[in-house]
Amino acid sequence: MSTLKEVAALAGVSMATASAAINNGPVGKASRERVLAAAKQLNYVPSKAGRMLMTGKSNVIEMVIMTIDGHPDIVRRTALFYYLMLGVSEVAEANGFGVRYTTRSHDAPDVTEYFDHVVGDRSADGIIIVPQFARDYSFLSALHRARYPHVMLRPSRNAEDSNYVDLGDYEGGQMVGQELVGVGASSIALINGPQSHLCAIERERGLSDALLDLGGTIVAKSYSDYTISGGYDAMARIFESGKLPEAVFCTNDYMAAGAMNFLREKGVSVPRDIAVIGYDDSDLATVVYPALTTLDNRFFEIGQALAEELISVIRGETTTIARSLIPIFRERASHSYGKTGWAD
Amino acid sequence: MSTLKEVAALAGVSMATASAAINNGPVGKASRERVLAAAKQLNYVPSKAGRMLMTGKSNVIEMVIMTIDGHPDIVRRTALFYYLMLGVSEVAEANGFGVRYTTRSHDAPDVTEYFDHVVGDRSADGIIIVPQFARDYSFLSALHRARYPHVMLRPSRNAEDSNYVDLGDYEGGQMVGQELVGVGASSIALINGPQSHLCAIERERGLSDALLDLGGTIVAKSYSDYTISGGYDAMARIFESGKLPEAVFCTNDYMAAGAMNFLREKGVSVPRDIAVIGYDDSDLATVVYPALTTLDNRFFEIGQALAEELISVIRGETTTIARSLIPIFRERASHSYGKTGWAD
DNA sequence: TTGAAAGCGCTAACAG
DNA sequence: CTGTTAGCGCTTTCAA
Repeated sequence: MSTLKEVAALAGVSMATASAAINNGPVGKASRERVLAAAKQLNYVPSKAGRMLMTGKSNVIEMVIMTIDGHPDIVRRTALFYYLMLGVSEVAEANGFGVRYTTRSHDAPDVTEYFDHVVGDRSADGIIIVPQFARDYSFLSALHRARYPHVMLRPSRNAEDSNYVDLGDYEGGQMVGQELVGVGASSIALINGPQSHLCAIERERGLSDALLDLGGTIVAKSYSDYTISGGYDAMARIFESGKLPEAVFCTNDYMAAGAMNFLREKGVSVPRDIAVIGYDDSDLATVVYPALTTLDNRFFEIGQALAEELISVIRGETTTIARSLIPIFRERASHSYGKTGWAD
Repeated sequence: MSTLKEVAALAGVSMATASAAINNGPVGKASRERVLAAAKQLNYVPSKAGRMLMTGKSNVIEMVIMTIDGHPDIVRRTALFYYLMLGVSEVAEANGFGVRYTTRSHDAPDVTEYFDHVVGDRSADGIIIVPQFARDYSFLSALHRARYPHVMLRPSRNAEDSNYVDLGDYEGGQMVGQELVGVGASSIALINGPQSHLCAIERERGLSDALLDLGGTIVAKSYSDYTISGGYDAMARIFESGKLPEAVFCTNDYMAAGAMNFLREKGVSVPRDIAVIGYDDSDLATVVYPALTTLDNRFFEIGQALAEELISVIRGETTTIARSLIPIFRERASHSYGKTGWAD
């Protein structure tokens, strides 16, 4: 590995000149050419560490997904966040930033320390935080105190002034409620994620507000774990309780797929006997039969927005981030029968 | 942000002593305590850049997935690599390494430059390369030349001496062939990925070698793009060609799901009329009906192995990596092919 | 436009 | 065990 010193020596200029030449600074044409030639000849690549030390910039973005212990793990058991990461990555790299991904549990003894280190070790210029649970987010104050560039996926209740890009879970819940009522369903079952999960909380809140307005009723409610088997079991519980609703809203596609598996086994026809709506627009949705109506929460775009906003804060072009992307309804066969009237 | 200098000053010791105290070096008990107290008081976190400059180590691992332009994109359209990333991440973090993920196209003008930079800028201690296509891998020579720590997913034909963890695509293809013949199917259709895709090439080679040994025949072959709709179209082509095989091997679950969608539309019963086998053991497999028999290529474990081996090279404990993890057959309860004999 | 010198924050070598 | 000194590779004053 060659250093700038060697390049400068070979080009017969000072290090300062060599540096300027390489960074498109003010250098004479002749010098620039000689430096660039020397750099090429020596296979010179600037050391990140040296540059970081001087500039204080790493050109790296950290992205952390918050988890909790002893709970179904959306991170490890579903690929939900994959497209979010892809969106972040695309925008970051287009702007010359590398992306480091990690996961941290609220229950890990070193959560606070982790955030202190992110802020303190200066190996990343900013951080994207993906919260999942209604938990303590006091570690955010460390970010504020240091004015460290950060964005969260969705607003934090515990830190009013935090920067965020919202994924519209509340609005999504409303959309589902409106759709179901609009289509003639009035008795609705909810198969939701864990009660501490922010998506679950918001989607339920949206649904129930919409139903309050429009006149539908939640006749059964079951909290599950976002998995296929969890959805199956939840549907079983509702089925065995005796009162079969006209529609079931599963707050993710995995549970919807499980619920549909159960209904098929029991000979309940979807959508003739019961309508099913999922959430997330995952690959599963087009593969179950009948294809699942679902909401696309636009994770790729949200990832892009997260990265765009964070970079803009890092560059000092923005100070406050408050952006929102509402889900898109993806209508498919699993609930469409209702459009023309319900089975008797 | 406080520096070691300030900590040392506050503790009343030299920087060297402060450094030693913080890195568990040989320091007197009293000094250590004073330093640690000062560090805590000043909220001191060591700067990564400073440390990197001295030690030459970044404690970061880079992971790059190779793509090509103008081809179906497994990275963006499926979540296949998510669990691989998770495996890498788990082991890396357990060993104190951060992980940076990226993607690079063989057709990008800056591929070579990218690898030169990875090697040259010393911002990562090693790299995990996920090749996908039978293409030029001459950029590997840069890694060799610099003795830069690296591992590839599967062996590279173009660089015999490269380090690798193999995912057993060839063996997987063989396993499918053995299973199908063992179960009584002799006419088999293959719905494969792109002909330039390494997984596709190897899985087909394995299948075809096994059938040669055991006496089955590939009666139809269709190259597709690993997507659901691609599988649907491929199945349509085979169906319309007139000769319906006893079994279809789809080299990923997405295409298998598409093929099953097509068969259902045509009233062909799976597994009664035709058997279907997928590959990858994705979430889709348990959600289609009937549940899809598939091969689990153990991406999580492979990710772990990749990280373990790379770290061991980084630490100088190993020089050559050649490891192999063979897929596991996942036969489903209500499976997509008949163990008990084929329909007449 | 160019060069000399200083220093970013840290660790390593060595003398005490 | 501790302090001094040197220097990792780079950018950034500031003079020339």
